[in-house]
Amino acid sequence: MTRRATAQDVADLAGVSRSAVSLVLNGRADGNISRAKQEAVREAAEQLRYTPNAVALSLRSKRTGTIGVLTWPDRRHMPLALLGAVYTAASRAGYLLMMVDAVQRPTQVDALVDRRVDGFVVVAPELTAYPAPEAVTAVPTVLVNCFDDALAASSLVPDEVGAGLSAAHLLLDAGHRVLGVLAGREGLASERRVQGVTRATADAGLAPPVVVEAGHSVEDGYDGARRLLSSDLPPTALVCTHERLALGALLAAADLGLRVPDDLSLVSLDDGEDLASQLVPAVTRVERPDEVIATHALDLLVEQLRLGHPDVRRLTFVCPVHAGESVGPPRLRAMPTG
Amino acid sequence: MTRRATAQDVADLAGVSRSAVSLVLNGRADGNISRAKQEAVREAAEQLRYTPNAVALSLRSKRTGTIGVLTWPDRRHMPLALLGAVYTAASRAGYLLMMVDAVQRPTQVDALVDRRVDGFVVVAPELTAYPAPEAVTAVPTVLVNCFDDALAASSLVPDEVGAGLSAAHLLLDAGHRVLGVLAGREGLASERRVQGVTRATADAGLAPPVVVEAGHSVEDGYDGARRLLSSDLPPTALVCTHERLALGALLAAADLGLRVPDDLSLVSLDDGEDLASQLVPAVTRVERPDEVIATHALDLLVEQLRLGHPDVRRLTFVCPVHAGESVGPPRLRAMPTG
DNA sequence: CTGAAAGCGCTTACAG
DNA sequence: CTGAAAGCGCTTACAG
Repeated sequence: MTRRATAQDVADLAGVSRSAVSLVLNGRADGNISRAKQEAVREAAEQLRYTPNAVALSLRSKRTGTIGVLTWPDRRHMPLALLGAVYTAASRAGYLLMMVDAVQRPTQVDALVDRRVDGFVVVAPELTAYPAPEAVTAVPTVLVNCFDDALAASSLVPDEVGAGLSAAHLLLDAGHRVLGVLAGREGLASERRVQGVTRATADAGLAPPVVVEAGHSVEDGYDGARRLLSSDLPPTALVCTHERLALGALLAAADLGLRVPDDLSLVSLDDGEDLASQLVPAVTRVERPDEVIATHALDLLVEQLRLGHPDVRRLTFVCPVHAGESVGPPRLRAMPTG
Repeated sequence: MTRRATAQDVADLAGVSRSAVSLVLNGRADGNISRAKQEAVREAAEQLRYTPNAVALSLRSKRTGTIGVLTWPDRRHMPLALLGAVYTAASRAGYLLMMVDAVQRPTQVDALVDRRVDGFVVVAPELTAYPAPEAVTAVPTVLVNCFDDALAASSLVPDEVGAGLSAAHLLLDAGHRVLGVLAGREGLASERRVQGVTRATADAGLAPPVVVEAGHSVEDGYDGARRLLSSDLPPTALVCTHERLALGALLAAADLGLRVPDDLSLVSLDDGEDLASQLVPAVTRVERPDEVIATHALDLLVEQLRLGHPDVRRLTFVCPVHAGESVGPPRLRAMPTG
């Protein structure tokens, strides 16, 4: 906890001026400073374990090498995979991250602007419209998993409708004709995913799927699945818009004596929980490509910071399919008494 | 993206000196600056939307109002509940957080020291010995869920042995005499939790529990549970050291036609996944009190920052029990043919 | 080849 | 009651 050495300390020890220290340590000494003094400066710096004070550097350069992250920092929402990828891409580019709550009022965004972050990235846990606080306009900003049409900022989102389409096609291609959907009770992601499923069945000339607006918890999935599977014409396959719903469906199936995929097929859409593919049997899923999106977003931001001029883009990312062991052909069966 | 106003701008607009602006805006004007000029300064500041540059402030005050967080930022480890609580406590105290990877080499801790963070908090996802990088000694540091005996820093950890004891007692009190344990394959937390269970059975005069070192995934729990339940003298109750193991056990039980808790009782220890208590049936669990620990840790750090002198403490936190619906009396039963 | 000065934006003694 | 100066720690023109 002792005082850190400054450039002045190094200069004193080496017997040169402060400017000489700066030049040597920043590699602009040749042709300006004699060999001998250069060596003296380097030795002194080493001995004092000198590294420049980044705060002073920032004041002078008007750059802090810091990016503000606006996110949903509570345990139920924090978007792990997205944040991890943002972190990795940021540190690769030499940036540090300061994370604050995106929705808290009064916002801490002003505090970040005062601290002169070089840019902002908003990282939403799930696709959502995000009316950004005005303060973000102070520096280049990129929106991940969200958008604000009123803001001149790039926005990167997954193709949720396409994800729903892919999920439904997996089941239709396997021969299923009666699909059920376990959906969240609210949220744009859930809504669009259901749209995709509905469109796929319509395209195939089938009746629309039965949609249960269950919620987001395992228990919601359990209850919803029991409801669907106890109906008059029970679906032979379920699409779940969230991973915890898929888990609930799996548990409900087990309780009803239904085997997956023999008696019931299951597809889950990805919400960043890293859960569906871990289950037994592994649930076939349509991935939300968090890592790709986040990495791309940060690269875009860093590029803007480097160039100095904004470059607004709205990008949509395809959601790839990952086969598990939860999809099979439909089997006609007697109604379970639930 | 226009230039931010400075104190000089405010002074010019108000027709006073820079120092006057500072005094007025920091509430030290009375008796120094005339009412009229005070008002002028306030108006000018408002009009220019002036807020002080925090970088300049930091350079002068040698305080940044920033805390460095060392953690495990990949998706499989990031300790959500702990980080959430750290964030909340920090912002309540007026601090911002800069998060970096605790184990990456070369470490980014030096970058944080250069940026003059006021302190460090290390947040581990699971109890572990953590040989801290030397650079953290530059400022007050607190360790959460980890410890470094060689470091003069406070350390806050859960009582893992006690958690194991509590888990076992829940089952012993319900009448179980043959316990099985699904444990992680490595890790101090798993180790100590198993110790607790073993001690509890010994205290009760029983044979030691059968311990399966399964791993950490759902599939590991599934496989381990099937193994345990297919043995000659199958346990009537399982303790799982991790939540995903408990989920695996639940799925295995369903596959084997065993009802929880009628045919098999289940207790899970908490690893911050927020999963066990969400299942159907809700699994009885012994909580790792993440929020309490993290809040306490940050309060301790902030107190040290305020006082300016270190105050090293080693604190252990009790893990409370949360009853679910997965524990019942033992039932004698025929061996399932798994 | 080298040192003194200016300036990034702030606040706090210090003269008047 | 008010303004000019010093200084936090750096780098970059600018004189010599």
